[in-house]
Amino acid sequence: MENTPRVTLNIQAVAEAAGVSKTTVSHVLSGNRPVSAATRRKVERVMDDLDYRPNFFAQALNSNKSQTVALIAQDITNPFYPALARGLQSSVAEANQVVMLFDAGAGASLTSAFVDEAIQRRVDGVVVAVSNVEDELLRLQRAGIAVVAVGSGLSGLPIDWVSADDELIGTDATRHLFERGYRRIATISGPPASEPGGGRLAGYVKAVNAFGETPDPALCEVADWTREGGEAALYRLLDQDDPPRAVFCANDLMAIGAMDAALESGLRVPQDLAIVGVDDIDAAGLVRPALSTIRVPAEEIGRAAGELLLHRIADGSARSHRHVLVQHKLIARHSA
Amino acid sequence: MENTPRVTLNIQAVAEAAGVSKTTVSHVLSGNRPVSAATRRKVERVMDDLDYRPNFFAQALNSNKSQTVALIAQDITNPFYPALARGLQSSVAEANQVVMLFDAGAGASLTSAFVDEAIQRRVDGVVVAVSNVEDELLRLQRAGIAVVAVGSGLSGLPIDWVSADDELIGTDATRHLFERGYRRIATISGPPASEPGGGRLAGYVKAVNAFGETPDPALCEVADWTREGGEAALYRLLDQDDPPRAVFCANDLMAIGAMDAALESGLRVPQDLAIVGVDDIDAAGLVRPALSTIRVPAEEIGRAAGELLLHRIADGSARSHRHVLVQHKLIARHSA
DNA sequence: CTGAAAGCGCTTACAG
DNA sequence: CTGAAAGCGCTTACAG
Repeated sequence: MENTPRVTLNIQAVAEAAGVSKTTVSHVLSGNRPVSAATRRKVERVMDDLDYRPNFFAQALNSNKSQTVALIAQDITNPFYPALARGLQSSVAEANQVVMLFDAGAGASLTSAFVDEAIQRRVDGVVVAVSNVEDELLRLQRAGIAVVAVGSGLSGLPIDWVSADDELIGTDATRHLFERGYRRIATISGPPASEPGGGRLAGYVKAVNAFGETPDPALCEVADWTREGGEAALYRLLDQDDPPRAVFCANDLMAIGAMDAALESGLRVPQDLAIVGVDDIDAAGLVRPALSTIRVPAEEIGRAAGELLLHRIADGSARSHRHVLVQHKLIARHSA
Repeated sequence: MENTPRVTLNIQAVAEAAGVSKTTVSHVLSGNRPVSAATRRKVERVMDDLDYRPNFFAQALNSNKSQTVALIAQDITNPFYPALARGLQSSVAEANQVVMLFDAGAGASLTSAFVDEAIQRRVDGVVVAVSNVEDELLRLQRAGIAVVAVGSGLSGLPIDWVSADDELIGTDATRHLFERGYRRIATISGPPASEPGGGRLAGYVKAVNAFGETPDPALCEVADWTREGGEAALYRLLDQDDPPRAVFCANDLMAIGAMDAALESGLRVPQDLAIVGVDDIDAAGLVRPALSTIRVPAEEIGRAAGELLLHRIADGSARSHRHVLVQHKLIARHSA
């Protein structure tokens, strides 16, 4: 009986066609040991002819490396995250890593399932861009997976992380309003005790103090990061006896909502009410008046996260944990 | 000499701890053959205690399935694609598939490298949301990978695809302007011979004819999908002896650019110039006046692509190729 | 410079 | 209902 003809194109088939051993084919592939020029040429020729590609799973099984990093994103439809994804892809690509996307769909509830999936699939690393999931970060770490967190408020953890300086963002935005001559500056921040909201609020308070005023609780409103929330919050602020003349909103969507409320109330922006946001989403430059805001460099954050991840993948046992602080930038347009 | 203690937690370790064979552990895992209740319980207990998870690469090597689908996206920072990604994730998740993201970064030049990577990694399927890459679609197919294309103009190919009805979009948008009483309706379309621009332009021409007018080449401008391009195109249109009173723009960004130019020229929108766009990006509802536009349901496109892909993965050899046409929807705001 | 063989961690005919 | 063994397609000590 003859052997049944081989159907899959594997390293054995290449070896036979080239008249060498599997070992040699493997070494031509990997470059892990010298191969004579003649043999190498012959093998490469055969590989080309057959259009052979090594089986990725077999390689992964041997090396225990998936050459894949996961990105767990809070909400991929929020423009911040696609930009982060692009930066991440661009920085890990050179190490031959590919990005697996997990979109938590605006909720953090899926994060735990995604972490399971990432562990199960033995990804080399994970970038977690979801807030308040410290447990999951540690769980990934215990599973032996490189982890980088994105966001504020992680300084206590033994984890590499990337963030903008949220407190300084709050201070810079508020200071900008003071410097333009505005007083009675209000703020609309994110839900309490959540990042990056907490830091931005703290920065606002710091700036108010720095300009010799006393922070007034009546000027500190809270909303939920949405346009509608910002709109409602501004109406509450305007409803006071001595309404504010300027407002620092902790993100652009709330700032745009505040602008809606201001214009709707017959106020001119910025003459009657100045507004500053944070993020510099596309819409910031599209609304009228164009929104002054603080740009958080999402793509750069993604790139930095990728670089930290590659380091950690290369040396998982490094004792010290790094923190990259990216630079934000005031974009002064017409709303303040 | 004793065996050195096993370090990795594999199926053998579980088998030993449970006092059964690897075969049985494997079958408890897969459910591929009956296992007595007692044995099953014992094995499951051990798996829990050890926190055992089967090695994904070994499983993939056996099954030749990566349980991974790739999304090759033209430009992940364009809000259309994140929404598509979300829809794709949601529909393939139930089949235990995960999404690998390839962002072409606004250029199609990377597509070929991404296709190589997808083939190399033996993904189960690929959604290609990049235009004018027919060769790559066929290359994936030849590699035995399930493929779904997103976009117009693919009706000739033996490929499953999802699209909006771009011609009808052009017709509906233009008809809306006619029905509101506007005449001398211009259009700003995308680069010639590119999809989805071609279809939308054809739809415009059809509507103009349907209302008994003769399409006027002087009213057909071309731009490059950007805000700046739309702005410049509208200035060219306004520069004529008998300028248009309304304009259909083939996407929202160009429409917003046109709005810039109109307002800058002292025209009132929509009284002096009515504008309709396509896409319904976030900014459409944020500009003032709010932009009337045609919503293309990106998330639904992603979901449909995922479903086609799952079908094709399950039955790669199905002879017939499917086409899903998603419904667009006119969103009448204030610009027309 | 090259090869035979063991091993990575699973699955699955085959046998009982 | 259960197990021993071959096999998936690679890599890599070991040997020459």
